[in-house]
Amino acid sequence: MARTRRRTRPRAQQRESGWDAIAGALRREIEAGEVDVGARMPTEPILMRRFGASRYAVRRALSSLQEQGLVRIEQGRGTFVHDGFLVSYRLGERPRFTNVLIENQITPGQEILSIESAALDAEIARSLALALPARALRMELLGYANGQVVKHDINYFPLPRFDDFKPHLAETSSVTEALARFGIADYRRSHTSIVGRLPTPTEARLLRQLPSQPVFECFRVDVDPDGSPILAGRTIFSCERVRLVMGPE
Amino acid sequence: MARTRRRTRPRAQQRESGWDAIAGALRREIEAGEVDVGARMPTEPILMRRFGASRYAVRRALSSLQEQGLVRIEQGRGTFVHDGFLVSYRLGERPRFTNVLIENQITPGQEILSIESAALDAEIARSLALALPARALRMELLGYANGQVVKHDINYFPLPRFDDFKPHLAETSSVTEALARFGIADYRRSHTSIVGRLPTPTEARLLRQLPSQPVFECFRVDVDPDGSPILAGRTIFSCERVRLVMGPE
DNA sequence: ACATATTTGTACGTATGTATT
DNA sequence: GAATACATACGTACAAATATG
Repeated sequence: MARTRRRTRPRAQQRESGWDAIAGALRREIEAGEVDVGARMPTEPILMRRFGASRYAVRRALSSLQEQGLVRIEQGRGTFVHDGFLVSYRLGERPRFTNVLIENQITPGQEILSIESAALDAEIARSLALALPARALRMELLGYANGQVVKHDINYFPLPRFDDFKPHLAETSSVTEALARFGIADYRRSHTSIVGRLPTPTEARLLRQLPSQPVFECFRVDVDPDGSPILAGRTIFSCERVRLVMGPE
Repeated sequence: MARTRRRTRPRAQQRESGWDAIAGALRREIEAGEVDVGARMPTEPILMRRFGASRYAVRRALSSLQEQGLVRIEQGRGTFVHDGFLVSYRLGERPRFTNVLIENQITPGQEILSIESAALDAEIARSLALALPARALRMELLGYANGQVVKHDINYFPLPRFDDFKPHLAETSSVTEALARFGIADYRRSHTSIVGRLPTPTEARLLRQLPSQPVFECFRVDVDPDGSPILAGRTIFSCERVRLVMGPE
């Protein structure tokens, strides 16, 4: 006789079983609104007692809920119901972060992480129509909507042309405005390419999002009215909080 | 004295430890090409011996690699190095699946899963400018590139107008061609909205992709030259195999 | 067609580490 | 420092899917 009793039920006769049942029960409770958004879920020991299951099953269930984006697990603090809101970001010939969000009655924001001169890799240099070796002004920033981080940008401005651009960038709260003050009244998006993938740990941290939830990675090139590239960059959007839209509203 | 010896090393003095180290070692081997793409990884017992670790640690490491999209784990068969290729899909005013892929020297394909009359929900009906209750021809299909599934489409054609459209759809291998034979020589994309998320189990199965890797979910509306909606639908793209691009090539 | 071995999945118990309160 | 809460880790046992003879 085995030392411990096993309870792996015969699979038939039961719709859900094991950790799947626990996850399902918790999911239904969350979706029914029985737990407030942002509130703490019961702790693992409590759930073990409630479902009469081992810690393995409880943790597997919670982990599954986190992967589905319903909860956020934090070591030493607890497990919390995940909150989410979705803003629409319009892609087009003239994408302007500020305007794009104002359309949606949403307060935009920006935090500049760094502005510095940097060497370019082949990919970016080609986008900016520069011969290697080349340098550019590299600007890294976070974009906010209603106080929540929604994107992380890295922008490159080709350097002979934008040598004195840094103060303008630092002083204004918008790239568009900085470009206007630099004498570029209009520019348009020349190229965009979008891949979907899971975030790196750094990106998940910067965007304050679950590592199991995807991001949009957008490579883009903007050109001035003459068609000269003035800006190449990469944007990471949080898929938890951003939807991309195209076409007339 | 404890019954078994514990080996949780003192954290300092060690760059990687535990399952993280195992995952790292395996990842480096895969990325260095020491394991062929599509080939089987060593089994769990072998890895346990090799790393001197428990099954827990080995399984945690493999699971982490699967989440990163590097391997695919199949019960009863083994763990395999995941293969991936990326096709570019051009979004624009006139997206044509077949042409879009041919540009890239890729062989397109299509498999129709179903064509039938169906009732519409409010969202789709609004897109098609129909008053509820409304019906439409519902077409479900898979899109292939070089023999691999890359998208899953559900299209709705408004019904009074497209009453006799079904045979055309069934006979041709392209929606564009079917529309042409029905007398619609040209149409354009009116609206597209894209969200990124993890696939449902059904979607993961249809697209033959990892459940931990994201998909693009695109809602779109096509209109004829007069501006009347002729097609509303939803496309699920596999982010593992599709990149969306906009702008001139 | 069937039995057997292999391989991954689920499950429980226990012990200890680490972060937060 | 103590208590709480999640993370990692080992050992064991059986289930389910697949491959093999």
